This record gives sequence, structure tokens and C-alpha cells, in this order.
Amino acid sequence: MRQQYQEIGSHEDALPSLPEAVSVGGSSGIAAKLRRAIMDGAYGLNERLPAERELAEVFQTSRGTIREALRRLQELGMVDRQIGSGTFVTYRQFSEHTEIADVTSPLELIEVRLGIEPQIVRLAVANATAMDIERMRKALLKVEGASDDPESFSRADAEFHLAMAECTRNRLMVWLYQLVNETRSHGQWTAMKESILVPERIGQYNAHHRHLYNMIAKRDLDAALDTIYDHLDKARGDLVGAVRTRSN
Amino acid sequence: MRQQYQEIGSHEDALPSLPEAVSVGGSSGIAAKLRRAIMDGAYGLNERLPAERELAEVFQTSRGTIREALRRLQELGMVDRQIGSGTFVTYRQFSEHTEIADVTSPLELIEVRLGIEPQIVRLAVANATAMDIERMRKALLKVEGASDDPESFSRADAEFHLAMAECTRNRLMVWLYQLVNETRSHGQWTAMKESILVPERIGQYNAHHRHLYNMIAKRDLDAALDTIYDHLDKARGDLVGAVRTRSN
DNA sequence: ATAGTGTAAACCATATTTAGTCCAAAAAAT
DNA sequence: ATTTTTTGGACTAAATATGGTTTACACTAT
Repeated sequence: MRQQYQEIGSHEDALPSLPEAVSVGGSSGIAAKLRRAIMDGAYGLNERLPAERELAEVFQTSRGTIREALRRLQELGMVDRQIGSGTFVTYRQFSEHTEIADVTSPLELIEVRLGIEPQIVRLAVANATAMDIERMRKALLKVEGASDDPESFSRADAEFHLAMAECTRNRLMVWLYQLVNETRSHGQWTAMKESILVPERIGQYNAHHRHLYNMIAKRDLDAALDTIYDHLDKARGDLVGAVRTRSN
Repeated sequence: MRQQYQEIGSHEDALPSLPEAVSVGGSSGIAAKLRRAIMDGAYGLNERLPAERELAEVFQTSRGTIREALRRLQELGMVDRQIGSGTFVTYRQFSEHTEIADVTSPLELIEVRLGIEPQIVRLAVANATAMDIERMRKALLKVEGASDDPESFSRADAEFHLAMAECTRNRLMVWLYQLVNETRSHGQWTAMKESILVPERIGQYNAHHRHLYNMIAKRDLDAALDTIYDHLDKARGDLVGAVRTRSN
């Protein structure tokens, strides 16, 4: 007994992370292995997995066990199975923020904002507290004070719209809008900022901002909605104009 | 306190280390090792640990000791054990997405979808290719075929709406909608799914889906918009009803 | 002496695995 | 067009694996 005690001690020094060496068999272990293979991208979206009978040979187990493992993956929504055809991956791998930001065009961004921001306005008018309005007012002053150069204006503008998103009191909305904002700073937008954000347009955007703030503070939903649509439509128009000018 | 005073001059000096440091090989030491292995992600969520008899061999100890260690992990809420099946990890490692998903209420989710999905419909009507429509049709058939149980319906429903998002040809929109969908599977929604997704409502949702598909295929923007608003308004109504019922 | 811990072995109830067979749908070959 | 092959779906009965429980014994520290 005592000898075993000491053996355990020496064993421990040799293998500090012992449990990792233990692999789990059975359908659970196979499901985990396949799951990791899919998540690691070994099998891409819509690709076909090996047939059940084939997997049974590879994993040196019976077909029933493979079926059990695949059933779990199906429950997780990672694969779809079709008689006579095979088992196909339905799991979509998430790309990193930076990647999506790099391939997102400013026009795609505006299209998304045209969906999100009017809803933000609706929820803001309904849910904004006095504190939210105050935070928005400060953001407004800041963006108005940063109207000199395109870079700082763009940053302050994003902050103002984020303050508006926070008025919704909807955490998911704020989280989403933050992600959207990130694509603004990393994407192709940076290249066009200088040419689009001329003083005249900045002045117009600021007028929109101020009116937007006032209408939300007054809880005037229709006027606020009109303003945000004007704002984004104008931004889209300026963008399309810039693209046209560029390609000419 | 007793012997130590008496023998403090003899061999007591030979054991300066703490009792915990000495008993690293006992059940508590094994529990700590397994706990660490789980926290390090060697065994992921819902994965199975090696069987008790197997662990006993690996750790060169008896099954009783292993059981004692596992009992502690169970008390910590890190594992769940089932007769005839095994010991499964219940500890969830933190990830960026799960955090926001856990605090997002289903109502917040609907509010966000009410902003995004009508815009998806607009862009889908404008930009969907024949291939997109076909993909949407397949998703429609799938969701109609998965209307038996709430779990599979919910997943197929998410896929249908994602297929719709892909019709926009806007990568940022697709990416955003994927993130929104993720909160559906991890958040508080899972707890309410069963009570909300009764056959009658699933039938109504399916009618919406089919009409939505037809109107997008026909490029009838107004009808498609009406449908998506009906769809989400009804979903919100069902949700509010469930919450009210719950609190009564 | 006593309580606590570890080892060992046997048995129980349940769950899983296995090794088959047959079927239906899709795909491939003819 | 028809036949053949491949694929997943469904089911069965026996064998195996799993955690839960009990019992007996040895060692240690109090």
C-alpha cells in the first residue's frame, strides 16, 4: 500500500497532465472527434462525410455506434443526412471580425445599417431613459466638435450612433451595433473617408444628428424615423456618387 | 496541536509541508487533476469522461478512490453521471458568443429581428439569384418536414431564415444574422421552446414561411414585407403570451 | 479504541454496443 | 429506361460497458 502511494507520486511528476492521455471511445468519443474535425474545418460546409459503413471501419467499431454518433451531430445541427446520398456538413464556421470587415464594402454596410438603425430609433423613442438622452447629448456635442477632420469625425459619428443604440436598452442590439461599427474602422471605408467626408457633407450629417437627437428626446417617432432614413439615404447617395466618380 | 507540541524537537522538522501538498495522490488530488483537465478544455462540454474502472487503471488506484474524486466534481457541478452511460462534463467554458447569448432575452431577440429581417426581405427581393431561391426552397421543405418536434423545428426555422439572409448577397448581413441565430440556440429561448412551439403555431409559422418564399420568388416586395412583419409580430405575440402565462 | 481513507471484489439495474437483417431512396452503371 | 450499387433508416437479440451499491479488509492519525 505504502509503495503504491509513492509510485503515484513519481508517476505524477512524469505525467503532469495525465487525463489528457486518456481518449474516450464509444459513440460519445466518436461524436466528439467528428465534431472537432468539422469545427476545425476538416470537413467544410456542404461537404460529404464518409459513409457510415466506412466510418465504422476507420474507427474500428460497429455501424450502430457510428449511427449513434452521427445522430448526436445531427441533433447539434452540424450535419444533415439523406438516404442514398450521404451525411453532409451544415455547420458554418465563423470568420473572425477582421476578416468580415475586410471583405465588407461600404455599400453593404449601409444596407445593413438601413435595416438596423430605423429599428434602433423606434426602440430608442420607446425606451430611452433620461440618462440615455444625456449620454446621447454628450456624444452629439462631441461629434459636432470633431467636425474638422474626416478621421476624428468618423470615430465620433460612430460613437453617436452607438449612444443611440444604447437608448434601446436592448443588449443584443448594442452588441450587434458594436460589431457593425467595427467593420467601419477596418474595412474599405477607410480608403474612401477622405474623399467623402468633405466639410459640406459633415455639416449636413451634423444637422441630421442634431435633429435626430431632438426628435428622440421629444419622443417624436415619425420625425425621428424620417431623419434616420434621410441620414442613411444621403450617406448611401454620397457613397454611390463617390464610387461612380471613382470608376469614371 | 497535541502531538506537535510533544515531538516538536524530534522528527517533526522533517514534515514542514502542508497536509494538502502531501496528499496530492489521494482522491482530492485526482479530483483536482480532473477538474483542471476539464477547465483546460481537455474534455469539452457534454463530452464523456473515461469510465471509472478505466480511470482507476490510469491513475493506478482503486475504483472507490476514483468514485470519491468524481463525487466531488459532481458536487462542484462540473460533471453529471448516468448509470450505464458514463460521466459527462457539464462545465461550460466561456466563449465570446455565449456571454451575450446567455443574457439575451427572447424578446430582445425578436426586437432585433424586427429590424433586420424586413431589410433582409427588401434586399432578397432585389438581389436573390435563381440559386438562392432554390436554396431557400430546400430550406423551406426541410423546415416543413421537421415540424414534429420543437427542437428540430427551431433549428430548421433558423436555417430557413438564414437561407433568406443569404439571398441578400450581402456578406455582412449574413454574418450578422448568423450571430443573431447563435443566441437562439444558447440563450433563454431553449427553456421556452417546448411551451411555445405547439403544433398549431408551427403550422401558422409554416404558412408564413411558404408565403414568404413565394413572394420573394415572385419579387413581390410589398407582399413579402407584409408577411415577414406578420411572422415576427406573431412570434412576439406568442412570446409575450407565454411570459404572461408563466408569471401567473 | 475510533474515525477516516484506500483497496478489493462481487452484484445490480440500466445503457450502450454489436452483429446481423431488411428496407427505401438516391446515385451509378448498364 | 432498367438494373445494380451505394447510402441512410429501422429493428432485433445477445453481449458488453457503465455507474450505483454493498461488503470485507488494511492502514493511518487521532
